[in-house]
Amino acid sequence: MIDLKLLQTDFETISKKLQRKNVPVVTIESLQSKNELLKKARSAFEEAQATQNEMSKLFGTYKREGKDISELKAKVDANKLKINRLQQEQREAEEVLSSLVMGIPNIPDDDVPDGKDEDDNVEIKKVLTPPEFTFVPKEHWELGEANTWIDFERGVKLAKSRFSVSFGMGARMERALINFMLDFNRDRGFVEVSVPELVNRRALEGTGQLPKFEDDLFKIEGEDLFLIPTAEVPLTNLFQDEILPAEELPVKMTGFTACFRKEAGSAGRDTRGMIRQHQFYKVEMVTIAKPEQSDKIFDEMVASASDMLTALELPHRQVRLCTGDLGFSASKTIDLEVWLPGQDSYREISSISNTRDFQARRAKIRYKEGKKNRLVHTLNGSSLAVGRTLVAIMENYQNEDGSITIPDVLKKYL
RNA sequence: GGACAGUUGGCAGAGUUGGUCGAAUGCACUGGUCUUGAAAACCAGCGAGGGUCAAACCUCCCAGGGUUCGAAUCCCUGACUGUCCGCCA
Repeated sequence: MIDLKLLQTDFETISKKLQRKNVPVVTIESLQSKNELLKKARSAFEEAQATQNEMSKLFGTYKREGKDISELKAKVDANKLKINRLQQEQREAEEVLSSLVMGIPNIPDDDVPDGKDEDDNVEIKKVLTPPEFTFVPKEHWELGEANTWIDFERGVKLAKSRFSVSFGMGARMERALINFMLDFNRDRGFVEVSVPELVNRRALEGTGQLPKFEDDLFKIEGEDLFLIPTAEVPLTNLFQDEILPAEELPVKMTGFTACFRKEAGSAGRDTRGMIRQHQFYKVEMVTIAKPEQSDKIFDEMVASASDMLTALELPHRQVRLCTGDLGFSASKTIDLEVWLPGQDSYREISSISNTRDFQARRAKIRYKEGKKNRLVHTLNGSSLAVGRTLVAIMENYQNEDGSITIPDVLKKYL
């Protein structure tokens, strides 16, 4: 949630920044006027309440002293009607504002480039050079099936399209990757956390998936529970409604979970293979930080995920997302794209975001600085998407006979 | 899933014949006195959100509704926790 006070103090600046995220000016203006409306409604209501409280106290005194209360009672009753009306108005104003503001995305950082979609993202740097093949490299689904690592048809049989099954070395590689990733993150100071893969509405509102993106989520019928689309949701919401001691920050966490996404709106994209599945494994990093720490930590998280790819000897590049590709909650994001020789292109394998206080305000995550309670900054990033890492390994480590060489760093995990 | 019990400030724990209770007390924490330093002792402060230059003021005693001039206190619904039973990896 954006800070509505900013809109009050510096409407022009904030308005311009939000327009970069395609928020219409009318919406921003409406946001401000609805906020003004709420403030007026609230102060009118509170004033009437103060009067009522005062009269109620008098009421007690009169009764104790045996005074006549009929006149007072009449005044109190009249005021009560007024209160009910004002309360109703206040509630309506609250609801209108809240439903509006919950759908407003985060304000992008100034260094986020303008752009329409992923084509306008800006490459920061390449790491490692894509390998030269003396043969035509195959795509991962071909390699996966030839080596009986991945079975796409049987995944469909068990569930539906965009589900797959890993067999033998394929399944073992997944497990090895998960262990490798968690150990790698732990060495960099991230505490390993194991969390629920079902969360309630409140948690999803806290991190920004709801109310706007319900169509992307799998919901449990008859329950206030959803399958998580990323471990970012439970890991960040661990601290919802809490006030953390300043000296405990930053809290750096890593966790491995399955992730579930409906991929609504992705019809026809990556229909083949395991790039885009309804269920996939991911190792995630989440950091809860003081505002003044967050930029440095963001860089560290990018470096960490990038180093992980380097350790796996996977060529990749770092890309700065443009405004059009930036997620709802992020104020800035850097994607890591891994080289896929079979596809002859770089594909997203990690996404690291700083949401600043956007999620913290929604989830009410604060810390105590002296006597003041301040909102924390929350950051999240994948390190890495396991399925896509396996894809990258298959394609980059393939041999002419179709076999796949095991990366050195994974050998001790197999 | 069935039966009963409970849900109060960081923790513990009063308050349930409705009024001056945002809430006793203890611990923890912060500042001060004392001390070479520490401990102990003593003094003071110490929940959150909104609002304000600062106040005043408003809200919050699990959540939502109701009764009442007035509710932490009474009534209803829900969530959660505990215990016993059932079931189970």
